[in-house]
Amino acid sequence: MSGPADSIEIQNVVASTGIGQELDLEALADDLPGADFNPDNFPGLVYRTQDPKAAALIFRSGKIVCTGAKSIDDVHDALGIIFDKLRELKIPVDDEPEITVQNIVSSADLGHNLNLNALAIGLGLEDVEYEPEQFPGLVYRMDEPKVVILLFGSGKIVITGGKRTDDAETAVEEIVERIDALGLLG
Amino acid sequence: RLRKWNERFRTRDSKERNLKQALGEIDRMASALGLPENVRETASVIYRRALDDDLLPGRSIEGVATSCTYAAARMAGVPRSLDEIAEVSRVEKSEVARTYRYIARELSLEVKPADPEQYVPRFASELGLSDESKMRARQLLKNAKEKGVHSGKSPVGLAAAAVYAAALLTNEKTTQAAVSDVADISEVTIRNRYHELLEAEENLGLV
DNA sequence: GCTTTAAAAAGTAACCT
DNA sequence: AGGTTACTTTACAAAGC
Repeated sequence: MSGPADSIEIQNVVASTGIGQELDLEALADDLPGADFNPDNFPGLVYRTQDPKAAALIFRSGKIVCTGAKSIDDVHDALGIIFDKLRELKIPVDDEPEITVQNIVSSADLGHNLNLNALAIGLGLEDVEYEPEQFPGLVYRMDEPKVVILLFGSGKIVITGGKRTDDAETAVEEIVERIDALGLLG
Repeated sequence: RLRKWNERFRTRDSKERNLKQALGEIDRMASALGLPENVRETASVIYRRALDDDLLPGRSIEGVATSCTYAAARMAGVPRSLDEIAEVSRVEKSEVARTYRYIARELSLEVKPADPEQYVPRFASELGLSDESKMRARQLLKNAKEKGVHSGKSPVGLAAAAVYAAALLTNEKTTQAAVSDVADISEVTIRNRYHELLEAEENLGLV
């Protein structure tokens, strides 16, 4: 049975890690082709990988944030590339640095147009933020799983704030159930 | 002890000064926006609640006072757009928007989005349009709402387009540029919403 | 609170042809 | 009138102001 859950696509994964070693970012900026480092603007050095496409923010403390990857595997691959580049520069990197997924952004399609005014009241104004003068999406904060869902009039949605791949699936099943119970789904 | 007593006194005193300044700002902005007395009273009540709930630390008096005025106008059914509010406020639009969302969430104001129809009388009057035009504009918005056209669209943009469409339907002179000026909505948006409103009107008997 | 990064959704806006 | 680009919102980490 194909349903909204099958339309889920991971759009972005944010993760953090650390090499367990302090870094000289000025030197690293010179040794890493393509690195952007503007300490006046931001304390992190920006480094982009092409395959998989991702961006890493590398800090003096050796901590690294990776964002832009389309899957958790891509996060590991992108960070693996960065760890290897650092090792090539004779920078000691822990054997298998722990990588923590901090946030997963997914999109999905409920397959029906949504009446956001009715939905705002039905889902409960206390959990909803709907300000069409400022943003076309209705913001719904779900407790379990703890995610934030943006719902649009087209029925397309965005799920963010989850740390596990199945948070989005659970959230979509849950939101479909709630909207359906209100009689507001197609 | 004396220090604790002084602290309490200082806190109470600063809150009173804070409140005086805020109420003055609310009065000034409400006057500039032509908002009635009951809206100023509501805005003042919301501001007092924000002060009592310690929502002020970390935020500017002017930003919170502006947000309270914006909220009160919407609650009274006489909304002013964020652009209109920001024009008479010392803080910029983005801060008003952010602060308003914070205050509304913390105080559980549960303010529903403005109904586009509530902007019609003011926009139409400023354009010198007839009562028949206003009625037409409202009808266009009612039909569009039933067709589910409103989701995600700015109430201000919908109202501007309805007023423009109504003027054309009643053969009264207006231009997209004139409507754009009074509503602070781009001509492109007015055009887009205008087509949707007429489309919803044509489909009245269908579905 | 801000700074930077990434990505989706849909509406709005500025700019150019 | 159309097209492109860019900004609005959500979440999250990082170091420092």
